[in-house]
Amino acid sequence: MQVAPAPPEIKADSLSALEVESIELFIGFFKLIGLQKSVGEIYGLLFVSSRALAMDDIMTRLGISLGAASQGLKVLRSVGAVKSVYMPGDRRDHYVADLELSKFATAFIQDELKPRLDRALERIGTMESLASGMPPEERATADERLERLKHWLERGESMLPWLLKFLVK
Amino acid sequence: MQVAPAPPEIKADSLSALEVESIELFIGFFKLIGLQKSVGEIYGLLFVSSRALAMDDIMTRLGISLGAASQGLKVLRSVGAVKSVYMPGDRRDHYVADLELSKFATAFIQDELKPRLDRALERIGTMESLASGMPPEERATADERLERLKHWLERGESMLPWLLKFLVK
DNA sequence: TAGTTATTTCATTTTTTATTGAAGCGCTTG
DNA sequence: CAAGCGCTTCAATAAAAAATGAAATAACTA
Repeated sequence: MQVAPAPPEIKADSLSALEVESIELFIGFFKLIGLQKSVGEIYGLLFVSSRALAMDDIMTRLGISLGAASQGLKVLRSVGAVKSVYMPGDRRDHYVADLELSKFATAFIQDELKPRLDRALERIGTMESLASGMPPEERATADERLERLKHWLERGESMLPWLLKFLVK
Repeated sequence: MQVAPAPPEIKADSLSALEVESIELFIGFFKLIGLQKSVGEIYGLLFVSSRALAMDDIMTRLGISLGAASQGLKVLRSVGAVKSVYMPGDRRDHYVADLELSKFATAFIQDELKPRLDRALERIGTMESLASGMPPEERATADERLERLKHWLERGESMLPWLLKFLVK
């Protein structure tokens, strides 16, 4: 016996096709730089909105919880992707998308990529010391590989300032 | 009353300090490009190994399961990060790390970054059509923002070939 | 300042992702 | 060609990450 398909969940307040496209685009884009779905949803919604939205507009339109909205906006503020604008006669904060897309890439490079490269180069220092107390054969292998890795990482690091400049335009 | 600390888990076959550093380095590095912990562990172990290791060496040294080792090696083979070498008199495959580090970055750019940029540009096309049927005021907002986003993504895309060339050296 | 509304925080729950290991496939070899 | 071994697969389980919402806090206002 066939079970009847669940009734299509009533969306809090249904989104336009344009909004859906924008939201999906930014969910995908943000995931790439390690940001969660709800963050992408919020930005995607704000990106195509011609007016500033309050937190409960966002909750209602997207059907997400209070906590997710609050935390998502916090993240977006922290990377400068969103700013709040004053709305006369309304106590609530209202948010608009900052259109300077390069900020995300910049934040990612500075907060994720750069620190990891630095940490990796530190580790290589440690590994070089450790390798120096090994039997000659193994040591030769280790030294060669560490040297190679170090070169590559330094090369990567040297590219970051250029990359930043390119992205910021 | 104080609970006694759990006895430090006996590692299958304990790893050297050098191996631990290498493993941690690559776990961190691989996570950045979306590869899971076990993949980083395997590569990290192979990277500092002066001889080729069989799958069960890897399992034993790292204390991971058969399945994880098999799947991890599959991923590493697929991005060309590892290759198998012939060991006379042994039926098992033996693996060594491929030291061409740029392969990871290349695989990431081609398999993750490029397709996502392409998909995003497609979506913008869709969104432009959708926006064209909106009231003038909203339409102006949408058009401006879409134009901006498109420019930025095209710029990003145009950078990829250069980036690839730089990384491959 | 008391009351009200907006927002943040965080312990709990849900969802998603990664790992495990037993079943089974295919090569090798005795 | 049967038995053993190495490896892959995948359903079940465990671990990690994200979302929820009630309680605490902060900000306004009457």
